[in-house]
Amino acid sequence: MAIRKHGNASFADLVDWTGKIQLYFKKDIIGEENYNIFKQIDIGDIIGVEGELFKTKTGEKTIFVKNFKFLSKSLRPLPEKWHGLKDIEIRFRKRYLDLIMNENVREIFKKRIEILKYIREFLNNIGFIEVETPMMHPIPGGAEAKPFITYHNALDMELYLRIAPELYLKRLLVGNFEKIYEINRSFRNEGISTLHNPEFTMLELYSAYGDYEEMMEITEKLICYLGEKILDSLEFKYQEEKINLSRPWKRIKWKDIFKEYTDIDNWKDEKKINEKIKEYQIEIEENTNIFEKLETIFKKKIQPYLINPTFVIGYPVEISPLAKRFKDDPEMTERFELFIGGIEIANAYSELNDPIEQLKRFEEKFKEKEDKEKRIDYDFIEALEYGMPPAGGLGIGIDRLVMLFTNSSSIREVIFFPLLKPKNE
RNA sequence: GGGCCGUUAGCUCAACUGGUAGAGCAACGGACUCUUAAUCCGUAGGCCGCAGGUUCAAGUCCUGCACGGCCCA
Repeated sequence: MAIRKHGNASFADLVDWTGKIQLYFKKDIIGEENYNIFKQIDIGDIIGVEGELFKTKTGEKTIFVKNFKFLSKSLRPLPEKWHGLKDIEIRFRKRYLDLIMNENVREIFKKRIEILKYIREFLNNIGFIEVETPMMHPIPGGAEAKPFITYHNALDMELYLRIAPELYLKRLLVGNFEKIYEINRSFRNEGISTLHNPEFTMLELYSAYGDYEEMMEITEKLICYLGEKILDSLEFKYQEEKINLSRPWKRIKWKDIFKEYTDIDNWKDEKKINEKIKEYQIEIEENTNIFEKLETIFKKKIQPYLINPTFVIGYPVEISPLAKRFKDDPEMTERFELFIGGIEIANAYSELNDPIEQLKRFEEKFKEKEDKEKRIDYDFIEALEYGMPPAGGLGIGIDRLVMLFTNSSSIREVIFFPLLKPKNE
């Protein structure tokens, strides 16, 4: 990665996955012919060397090269050694250069790989098994999002890239797979931002005979486990904020959080909500319903302040179509979302396993859609009719978790090849 | 979709109120047997993102487009 020639003896830095070591080439030792070949080496060429280890007079560990071999030639010059590669667009388009030039970028991706390894280790150790379910769905379900549409020629049918694996994982619960998880891509055909890439990696986990309380415990323990393994600490900095993962984490009811951070005492008080939206100068579209309004207020005025881990518990049933109601508060569901560093990290609930209510909820959700019949996953309802055990389910956004643990401000920094529009040249 | 900003040599960046496009590193040639951003001498390298416009004259001003970044929706 660097060559320092001195006439008849030279130094060079050799880099591989494990790190960097200095090489020392001496004309006396390798011979004139080989030394002339050495002089042809460019930064970026891949070579193999043989020799003895010694220390230079400045104390640097160095290989005294006896033999070397060209393995690959680099035809294009690498970006400059000192300033490196900074241009964000080139970094993402030609990630291989970014990975060669920028050690901190390599470190981010090594951490991502470690995080995935430790998540699997943690879950396997507490009895969960990893499963795979379809990524091509005849009906997009399990979340609220626009899907990517594709087409199967032989079957002559439209298929959708999955927006969530949820409905298939629950079918596995019906099939007596009791503790399962899937870590893989989902796809949402929506805007791109520092928190959204069209394809992203999610952990979804289901535990038969569990509930959302168990999910909270697993979430806490899992993320603390990652903190200890990855950062060797439960405290770290994300951007300008100090985050402390020490348990127990703050828990607050969804309906109470509006009291705490705004002065909306009653979340059903739409008049008050409208006043607040005006006061905060939030722009909303005309047909916005009360839940979307509350969501907007939450995103602007509450979420940014949820720095230390915070479970927000108990969401209205209208915006939680797959979650079970509280027995003593049937307007609300046994659901939580987790926020860390102002970012939504997890979403979980006690799974609704009553096929009759599930069908009603689907019908309610799609009642105004013309293609209602096509949107409802009757096959899933049928599966529930065979009996799904009560269960807790949890989804964690892996990319966002990696952002936190690597102090990355954009999701593109933690995805090898984030989606960019091709440049027409 | 809207606002602001960016795009100049392979890379990192300059170029003032419009007046012949520059440096460092990389490349190429030369000197140098313990350097580490090696050093020294020399050479070459440009569709100034793209397309129009204003002007005697445009990297610079104006309009449109492309891609990217940040913020907003």
